[in-house]
Amino acid sequence: MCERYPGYLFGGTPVSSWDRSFNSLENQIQQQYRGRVGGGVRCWGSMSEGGGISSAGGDTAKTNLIVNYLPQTMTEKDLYAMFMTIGPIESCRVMKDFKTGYSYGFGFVNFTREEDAARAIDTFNGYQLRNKRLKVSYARPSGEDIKDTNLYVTNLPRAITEEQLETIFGKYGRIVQKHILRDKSNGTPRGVAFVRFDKREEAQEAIAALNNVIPEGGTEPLSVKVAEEHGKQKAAYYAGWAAGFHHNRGEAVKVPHATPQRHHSLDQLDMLHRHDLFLQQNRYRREYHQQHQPAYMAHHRPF
DNA sequence: GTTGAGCGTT
Repeated sequence: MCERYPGYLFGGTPVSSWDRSFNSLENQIQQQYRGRVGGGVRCWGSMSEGGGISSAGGDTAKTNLIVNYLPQTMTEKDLYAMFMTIGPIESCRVMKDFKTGYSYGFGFVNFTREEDAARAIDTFNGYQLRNKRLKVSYARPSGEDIKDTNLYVTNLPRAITEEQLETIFGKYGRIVQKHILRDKSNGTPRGVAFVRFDKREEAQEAIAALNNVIPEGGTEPLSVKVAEEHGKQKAAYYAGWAAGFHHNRGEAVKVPHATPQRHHSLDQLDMLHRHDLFLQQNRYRREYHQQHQPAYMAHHRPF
């Protein structure tokens, strides 16, 4: 099945300033690439359930990219449309929850040619899309050694910086990603961070060396452990919420008066989908208002 | 004691 590029993106009609902002991602893509895209007919290739967009099999060494910090609404088609402007793509995938379709916010783009992959990094790494800055880098070869590499760290010094995190943890391996949790209202570090290593071994070494140890410049011993895989729980939570379940720390807890169900009818699945969209929209509205509200309203939460 | 944005699929 083949499709021409332009045309599928966005049919929505903006009705408010928020909607216009919401649609800016799509407009950004369209405007940026109008005239450069669609010069030739491109094939989407097969689009199987959960299988992403692919046209052929292939080897992935310097062609496969991982794209992080995707906007929540960005689909495989959007990703494909954006990156195909660089060159032909072998396959394209956005990681998402199987049931709800909730995007985990990252994906893979495997180019046909190495030089296009390199150019895509140059072009799109750091690219601003609404409230997100894309991170585009070579995908590491997958395997067991990249599992359990994300660490959850607490009791960090309150004035912790990314540089300090790098200093403390960087000795034990290559840090792929780090994230300092901050107070929502004033941006102060909460003494909590996630540190993702390249390899499981490195993460284990960091735990062994730093757990219950007072770091340089700190006063209390750190807690360092492998982070929970929160994402899948969250996606499952949304699915379960609509089905009458609430989850508590990964455990499904039955809500009184809700009827437990083993199977969902088509209508119910549709409702799950709608509910997910609803949650997504609320997230965007919240983000939008956080970004646009005047300073004097910083304490006010419209949603 | 306190667990977040999403870096691991086909």
